[in-house]
Amino acid sequence: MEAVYYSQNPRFYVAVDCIIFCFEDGVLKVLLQQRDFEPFRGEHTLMGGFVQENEDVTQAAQRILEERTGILYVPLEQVGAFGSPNRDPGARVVSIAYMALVDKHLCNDSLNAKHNGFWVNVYDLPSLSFGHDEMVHKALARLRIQIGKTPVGFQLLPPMFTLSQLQHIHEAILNEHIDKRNFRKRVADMSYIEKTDKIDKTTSKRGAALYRYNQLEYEKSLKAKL
Amino acid sequence: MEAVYYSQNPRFYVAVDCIIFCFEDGVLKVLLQQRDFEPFRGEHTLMGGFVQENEDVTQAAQRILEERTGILYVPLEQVGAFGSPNRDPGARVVSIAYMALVDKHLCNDSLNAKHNGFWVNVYDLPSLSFGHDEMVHKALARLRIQIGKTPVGFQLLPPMFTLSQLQHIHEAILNEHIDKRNFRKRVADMSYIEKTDKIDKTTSKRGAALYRYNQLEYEKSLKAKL
DNA sequence: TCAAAAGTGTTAAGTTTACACCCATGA
DNA sequence: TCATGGGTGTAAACTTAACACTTTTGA
Repeated sequence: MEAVYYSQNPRFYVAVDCIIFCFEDGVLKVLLQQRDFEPFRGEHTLMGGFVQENEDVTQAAQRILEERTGILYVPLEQVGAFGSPNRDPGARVVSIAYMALVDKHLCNDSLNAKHNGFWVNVYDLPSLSFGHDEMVHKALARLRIQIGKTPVGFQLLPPMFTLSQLQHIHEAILNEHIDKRNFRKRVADMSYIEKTDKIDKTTSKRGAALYRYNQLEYEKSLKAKL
Repeated sequence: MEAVYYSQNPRFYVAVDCIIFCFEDGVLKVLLQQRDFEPFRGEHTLMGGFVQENEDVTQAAQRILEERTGILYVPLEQVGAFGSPNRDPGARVVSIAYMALVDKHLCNDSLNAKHNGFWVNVYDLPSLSFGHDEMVHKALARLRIQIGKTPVGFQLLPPMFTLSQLQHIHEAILNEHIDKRNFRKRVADMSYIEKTDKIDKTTSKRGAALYRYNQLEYEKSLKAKL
């Protein structure tokens, strides 16, 4: 029972595309797929899919993320909408890009294998169809801004992590070297990055203190800033 | 000639909604409309419309902006996509919000009058249908970030303006008082805000120097930062 | 002559950067 | 014992914030 007001207008497919970042082997990676279906069979793209009836657009992105990695309950951030008429040669599709940071250990790689998924160094990106390159670059630009302002790096790590790991993430995202002492000083000022009494012995002989992120403390610190 | 791949998915109306800011009487204002059509007849919303076949989404926003203000060639910035299933009670509509800053003097008010348009202080916003309040708040938040990093204030002013006018815009956007000396010092460091030899006598007896924005100088200064 | 807006510098506080050595341990 | 990554402080440079008086001129 739709008014004429609406029906004189065209309708389009609405897709979501996910820029899923992980951190592995000291490298910031993004999840791609090699398409085994048209259009652009054989080419590379982000993981994406169509928004369904009664499905929130953000939910659709959650669904894609879960289908391809098994990961649920990770914050997704909208990167932008992409709506030029010829993005997709098969049909008019307006696509909304979302980015997520995931802990690679939690990814179920058999799931993404079903979709010809693979992880690639974000600084060594093949060319992507549907203008997905632009989405990745925009996501990375946004991530760089975020990492300077809000704690997001820990999302790429297990619940407990060393400061060196966290620093390497910052370095990978910003693509530049960071001074260790200055970095640790900055982290020390973040009440929500808490030292635990656990020690990680896997990356050094001496062992490194394990830290964890405390969401409640973060919210407190936000309020304190006002 | 669309593959099954597409056609098993639903299609939605895609709308654009414009957050059009102006600066008038020392106040940051946004253009609203009182709807004289369903849904939400009589209620307030942003100016918006549906994306058409073969029309780029950004172009659609340009079109709406021009229809309602007569203004062309103003940069539009995407604020975000809004896609929850029940945003619009009449049909499933995914809406993409854009913001623009316009010089009120260039607005053709007879055009927006045709659409029941009116300007309202952004800090005295009535409640808006379709979740348009959220769009305005997000746009304002983005504008606050922008104004600290990139020159955008001048877009709300005529080509020549005084530093007091520019300062008042910053104050209106940030909703806080700015120290005059510090503000002028900061502007003096911006090579792309150039003093002209013209004097404005309308706002003070003494007269104030008129400045103008130089896009080329801005681009130069960006390069110089790298 | 006075009200009203334009214009102008200095100092203190805070933030950011640069920089080098000792520590603990397993191999 | 030594190679490897973990851990620590200080000083200089820079940026930001606070602050008050003089100038011009039309009414």
